[in-house]
Amino acid sequence: MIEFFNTLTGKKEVFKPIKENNVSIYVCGMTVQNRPHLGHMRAYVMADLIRRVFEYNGYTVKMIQNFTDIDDKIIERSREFDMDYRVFGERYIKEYIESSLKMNILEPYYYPRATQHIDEIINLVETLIEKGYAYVIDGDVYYKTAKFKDYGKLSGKKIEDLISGARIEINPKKHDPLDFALWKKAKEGEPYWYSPWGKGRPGWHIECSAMSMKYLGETFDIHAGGTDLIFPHHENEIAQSEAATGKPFANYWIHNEMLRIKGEKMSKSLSNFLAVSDILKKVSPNALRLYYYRTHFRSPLEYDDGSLKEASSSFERMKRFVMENQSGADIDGDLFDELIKNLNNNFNSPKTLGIMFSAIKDANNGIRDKQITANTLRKALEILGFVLEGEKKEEISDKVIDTVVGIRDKMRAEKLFEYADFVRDELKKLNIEILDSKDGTKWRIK
RNA sequence: GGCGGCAUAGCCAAACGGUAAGGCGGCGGUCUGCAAAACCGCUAUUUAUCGGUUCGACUCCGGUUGCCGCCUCCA
Repeated sequence: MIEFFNTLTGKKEVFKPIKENNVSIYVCGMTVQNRPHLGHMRAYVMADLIRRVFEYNGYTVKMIQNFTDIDDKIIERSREFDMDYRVFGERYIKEYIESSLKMNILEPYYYPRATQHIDEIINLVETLIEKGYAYVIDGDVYYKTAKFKDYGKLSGKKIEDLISGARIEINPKKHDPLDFALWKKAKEGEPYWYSPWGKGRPGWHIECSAMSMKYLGETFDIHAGGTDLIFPHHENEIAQSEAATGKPFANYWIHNEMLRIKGEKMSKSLSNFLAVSDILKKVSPNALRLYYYRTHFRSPLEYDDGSLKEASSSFERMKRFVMENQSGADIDGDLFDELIKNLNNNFNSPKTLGIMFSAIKDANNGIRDKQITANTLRKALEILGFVLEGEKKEEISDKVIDTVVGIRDKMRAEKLFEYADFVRDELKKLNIEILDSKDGTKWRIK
């Protein structure tokens, strides 16, 4: 049994799939107008965790994650860089996929792009016009928000409150300030596609409706993304999709809270972001994954440099325990079940980690068997998406280091500590650490 | 202004009505020629604050204070 918080109902619910043992998930991917940052990665690591938990529970997961590769800002920024908008977006798509692979995020079934689904988008807009949910004005097409009775059901907003809000921009073409563009007429020099309404491009929200329904069906199980998308993006997706099909869109909505930096949301527009690929030069993908897992995805996460180092130390300790003690295949079923139980309960990664560390302490204290505990934790770490293979050491270089260490042992035996310390210091410069103990000398690459 | 969320030790953080997990850091110890690492022990009589419900509240209800998100492009 898997249960989690559903934004649509505002409650934690037991998951019931549309098709037994299958789960369809649409993850709102990036709008590729800038580099993927730590905040984006939080959302995608969350989605990866969710997927892994479903798969462990025996579900066949069909996950779709889009790239929105056409929008106003992409056009604007690509011009600043004097680049074709396609080339411009491609850089960020590539950067995202590279970081995602490094993070050991399982690849989605497909990464659809908005610009490759223009036909589907046009068909959807036509349906909305036919059904009276959209209107054409001077080459633009707008969605008639007031006609959709359930408008606001995801975000908990009321149409009256939205109208009284002072921040809605006035566009004289719209019948109603809450109406939003499904299709935008191209201005001079902008990219365009031919449509029944003239040359233009899709509005922001329609691509996700078109792509999710194409690959997952008119009704699918889970739609995921950041809380900043709840309104208007996801609200509008529901309005468009349900008006067009007359069926429920996604049954469950999962939203992750924001990553903050200095008390503010990390975001492209605030230009206070840290690019994932830069961070991955400083900390390991495992450490970054653990950093995200330490906080429940429904809580805000405040970034500071120290917390990544903390996560790094923490992961190293876990890994060392597992690598040094694992042996055979026996696992502690009760401990393992406890870990899975907490993952199945709203994907509670912080609590799961807490139990894992407690188990390490118990094993060190002799309350639990070290080997079996290590084997159990290893299995859990794999489900959680961590990669445990040690550093890639070449066999020969290992032997060389062993030899140098052996020589130093000789020096120590001869009480030539000055020389022994010199060897230790020199090795340290190569990031090779010497660990003396009564069982002999060990070393490791830092 | 409207809607929603959050407040737990030095820092991060769990807890879903049954009496405060865990991590990092710090301190003390074991080990070591010294050191590092590892390991052990200690580090919240109390959950922003004031009331209420209950045999019992971090958990539920109301007020106050502070912070954040959305209402405009956003994961």
